[in-house]
Amino acid sequence: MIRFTQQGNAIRQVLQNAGRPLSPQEIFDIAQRMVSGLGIATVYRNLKALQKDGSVVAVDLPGQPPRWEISPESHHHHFLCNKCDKLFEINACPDDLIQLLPDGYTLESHDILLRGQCKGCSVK
Amino acid sequence: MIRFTQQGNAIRQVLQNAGRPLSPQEIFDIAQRMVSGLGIATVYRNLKALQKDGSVVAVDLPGQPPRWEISPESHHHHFLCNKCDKLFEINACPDDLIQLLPDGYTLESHDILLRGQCKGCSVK
DNA sequence: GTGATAATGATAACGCACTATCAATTATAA
DNA sequence: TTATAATTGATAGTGCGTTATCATTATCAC
Repeated sequence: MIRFTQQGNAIRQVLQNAGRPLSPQEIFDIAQRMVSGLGIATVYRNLKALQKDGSVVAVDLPGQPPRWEISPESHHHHFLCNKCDKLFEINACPDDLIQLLPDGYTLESHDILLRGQCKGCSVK
Repeated sequence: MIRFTQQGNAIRQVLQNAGRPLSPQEIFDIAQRMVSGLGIATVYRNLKALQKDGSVVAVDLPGQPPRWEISPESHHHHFLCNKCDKLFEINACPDDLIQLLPDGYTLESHDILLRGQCKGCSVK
């Protein structure tokens, strides 16, 4: 029997409000302001449960531990800011990737990560 | 003073001959056939040294430890086979990625990984 | 060849992200 | 309100890729 808890609610809310994928640590830092005494293990536990029920997904990055986002409605990619290290959603996709493949290869999926400076960091 | 050793030569040769990025374990398995008694630590040591002198680079993949390739001559991407888990070089790039960015974002680099079945595995 | 020392192999140790454990707490049905 | 049991926080433990350690071996200038 699944129960609603302060901690679980906070974690879900943090992800909802962020609008971008967060690391477990980011979630922990923000959710802690809502539920003092929160433990990092609870963040990992809740993420795992939310992943299992399909409401969040892990975003795997090259050379980094995964970040987590609310299950997306449509195919999209991400942008990683080189300055603030935040990850953002990019609602676009170059749909000519199959042309890049040599003969004999079949395409099943693709990962794209754009890097640079986000809006906030470009200004500064 | 840097010395040429059987082990170092084998490791460099394995990477040269592979023509695709290899994991340390892959390098170890192949190089061991050329130099029996080879230790895995020697593979890591040599990779680090070759990286330092610029002759090899690490290829970071989402959710996986890096693989290693001879420093590429030109910009390219990679293809990961879902069946045999080998990584291949793709000598092409969609050069319209900047169009995907929202206003205010600046693009500095990009990572693309295509996934599917390689030539060998598509046939089977 | 010989000596100096760089490189090696075996393996213990490390770092880091994550998970298991368990007593205490909290949510919920009745 | 109470009893049940799911959830939590603290923290020890785990897994895995990688690195440090150190006695031994191999390379190379001489």
